[in-house]
Amino acid sequence: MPKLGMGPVRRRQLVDATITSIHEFGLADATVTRIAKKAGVSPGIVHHYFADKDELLFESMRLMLKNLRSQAVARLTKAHTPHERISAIIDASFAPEQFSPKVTTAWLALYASAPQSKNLTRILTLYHHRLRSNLIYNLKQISPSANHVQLAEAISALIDGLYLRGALNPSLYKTTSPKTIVSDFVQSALTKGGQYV
Amino acid sequence: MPKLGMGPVRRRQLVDATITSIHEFGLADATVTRIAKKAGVSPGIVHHYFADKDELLFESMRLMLKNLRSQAVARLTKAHTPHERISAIIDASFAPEQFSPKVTTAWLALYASAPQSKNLTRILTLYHHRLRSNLIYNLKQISPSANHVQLAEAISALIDGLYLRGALNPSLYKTTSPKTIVSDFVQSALTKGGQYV
Amino acid sequence: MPKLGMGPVRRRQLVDATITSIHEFGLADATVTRIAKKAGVSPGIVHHYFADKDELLFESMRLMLKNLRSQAVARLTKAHTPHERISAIIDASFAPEQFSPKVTTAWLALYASAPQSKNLTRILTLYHHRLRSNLIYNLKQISPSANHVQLAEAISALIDGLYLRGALNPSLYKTTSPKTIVSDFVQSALTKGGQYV
Amino acid sequence: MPKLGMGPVRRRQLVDATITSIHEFGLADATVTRIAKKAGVSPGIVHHYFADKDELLFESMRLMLKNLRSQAVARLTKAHTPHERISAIIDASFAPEQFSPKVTTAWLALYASAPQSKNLTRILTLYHHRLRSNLIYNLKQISPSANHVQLAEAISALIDGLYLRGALNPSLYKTTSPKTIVSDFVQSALTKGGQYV
DNA sequence: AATGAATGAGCCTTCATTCAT
DNA sequence: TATGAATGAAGGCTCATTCAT
Repeated sequence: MPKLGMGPVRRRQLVDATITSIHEFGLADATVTRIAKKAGVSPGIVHHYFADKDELLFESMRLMLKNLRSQAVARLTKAHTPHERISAIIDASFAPEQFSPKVTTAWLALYASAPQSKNLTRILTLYHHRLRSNLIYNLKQISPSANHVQLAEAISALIDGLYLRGALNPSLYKTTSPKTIVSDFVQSALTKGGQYV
Repeated sequence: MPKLGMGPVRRRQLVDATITSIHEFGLADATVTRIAKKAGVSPGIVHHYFADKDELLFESMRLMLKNLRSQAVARLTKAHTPHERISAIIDASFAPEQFSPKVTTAWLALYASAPQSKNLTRILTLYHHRLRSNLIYNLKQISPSANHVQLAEAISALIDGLYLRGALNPSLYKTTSPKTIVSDFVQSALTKGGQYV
Repeated sequence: MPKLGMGPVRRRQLVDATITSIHEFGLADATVTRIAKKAGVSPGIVHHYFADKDELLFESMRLMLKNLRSQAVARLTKAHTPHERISAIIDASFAPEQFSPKVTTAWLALYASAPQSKNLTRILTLYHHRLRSNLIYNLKQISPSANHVQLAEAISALIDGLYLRGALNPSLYKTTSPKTIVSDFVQSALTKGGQYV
Repeated sequence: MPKLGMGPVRRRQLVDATITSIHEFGLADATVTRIAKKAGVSPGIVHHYFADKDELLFESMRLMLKNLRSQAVARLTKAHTPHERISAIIDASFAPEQFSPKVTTAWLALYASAPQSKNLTRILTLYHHRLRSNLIYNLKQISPSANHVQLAEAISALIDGLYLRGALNPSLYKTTSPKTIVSDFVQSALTKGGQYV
């Protein structure tokens, strides 16, 4: 009998190595050989667990989105009011495991290559849809009269923009908390006099 | 006798072809040969006008940022109040020539590869600094007590986030105007009760 | 306790799977993994029964030649005249088990790779020698004056040529019987007036 | 201006190197790098002139068939009787430039891989058709009552078989002329008493 | 005996870059 | 200035073979 059940272990190792390699070398130089070396395996084994490099990249993006979602779900179970739930969603995006240079760089690189990949576009769109629904649902309960669609889009774009800029300049949000930026924005928007109320 | 002054013309042709190619094929498949063909020249000539491919990519990003800046400058000369100047800056980012699928895709692709390029990081950082100064300067005049740094960062991130999402989904902002999203955000922030006031 | 006598069974399974795989995928794509899968075993076990892939291919060719010979021997025991014995040899080559697309394709592929393999060349040459001796021996008894060497070579080449063409076009000999082609050729050659008489 | 008109020259060089390499190393080991080295060029240039390796192999087969046809055409223009034309066709196949170890080995290797290649199957079938038509046309004039279809097939198969065996054993036809083998067969077949008359 | 995970060499192909013309 | 032929270094991927279990 050979070593059994190596599949999930190896797949996870390789996906981790992929994210790290993209951060370290950039997407263009994150070669299969380089990724394999970082995972401590031979280049050949990669294609034992992934059909091709595209699948490996896709799974890496998928893991990042899944982690993001896990963070959100964990926080949402502890939230009891619409306001808390909005905060939970925002906080999840800036949890230290997600909003780290390693992850934001890889996230941005894969995001940027999505227009050329049906699969990447698909899961990103799916993630966007879920986030949007979630936001809209809670926003409605806070302020029935607001333009929920526009506000949800604004929150989402703001989060993405902070990721984008964080990827370029890892020290940018050492002083200013990105979480605060989003929270304050939501607060402003929903305050009397705010355009979204 | 050689054609005179072909330099600037050719360089511009090639930079345009680069942006178009990145949009059309993606950064990874925007090869020198492909770009040259789109520009209607031979692959060899590219290295006559650009030291290497990196320089060509760098110049492409630089042109996009320069165009963005030109748009802003043109609008700023017609603006007379701080509010108008803030609007001018925002409007510039969403001028049709800039906020088109062709440009946003290329912009995002190059942005995402910036962490691996000192030059790209440098001009992007420079652009960020300018935008930030400009925003802060005008915000101060509108509301002396606001957290100008944070607000400027929020506006910038929101704009970048809208670019990012526009690149993935070109039809996203057919209904909701991205310009309105940013304007409304600024309005909320500066309205009494907003966190930024 | 280990299963006893699995050796010959497994070897035969693998050789059969090899022939089928060559027919189905071509020699170049008849990989060890593919062959193993067709035999219903794991890739690793192949090297338990065969030193390397070359040996597996060699044994496959050897089996085909052995089957050809078995067919001939079976028919020769029932033949009583030189003419019958010549016919027996020819008929053996076109027995349905041999002259099937599966076998002719594999036979041709291995034949074509023989120039690069000492072992393949050796058994093919051995087979040729035996066939030739057998033909010459019987031809001598039919017509002492004929050019037996040339005639034997002609018959052999004609049979091989029919295999070759049958491999390319499996439906070629649906109407014209290849056996008849050879028989008629022999008849012509040995008839008064024929160049071989 | 670059070196112009290198296309045809390089293509021919590479096709020649392919045939030689197949003879020397076998089809499986006739790698692009090996072929390029034999042609005295870099591996990269191969794909400048051929879409992929398959096209290179295809063109190699095509050249061999074209040469075969050229030989036949040249001889046919000097032939004046049906008998002479049949001889011309046969002689063409055994012209020293064609019936050399180098060519027969490559011819056999590519022939054997034809079942996996639509293109190879197509040109081989086309060649077969032409040869067959040509033979049948002339056989009809010699002997109106013969079974022309079967005889043409027999002649074709005999020629192919001699190529096949010549590829395995280059010294086989040093003593016995393959041309004589075919000629004598035709003679026998068309002589009174022969089965084909 | 048997598995399938793992290796590493090598293949086809692509591509930035150079160079002769 | 301009061409496109040519180079050579990778890159993704495949595969015979080995090995721990």
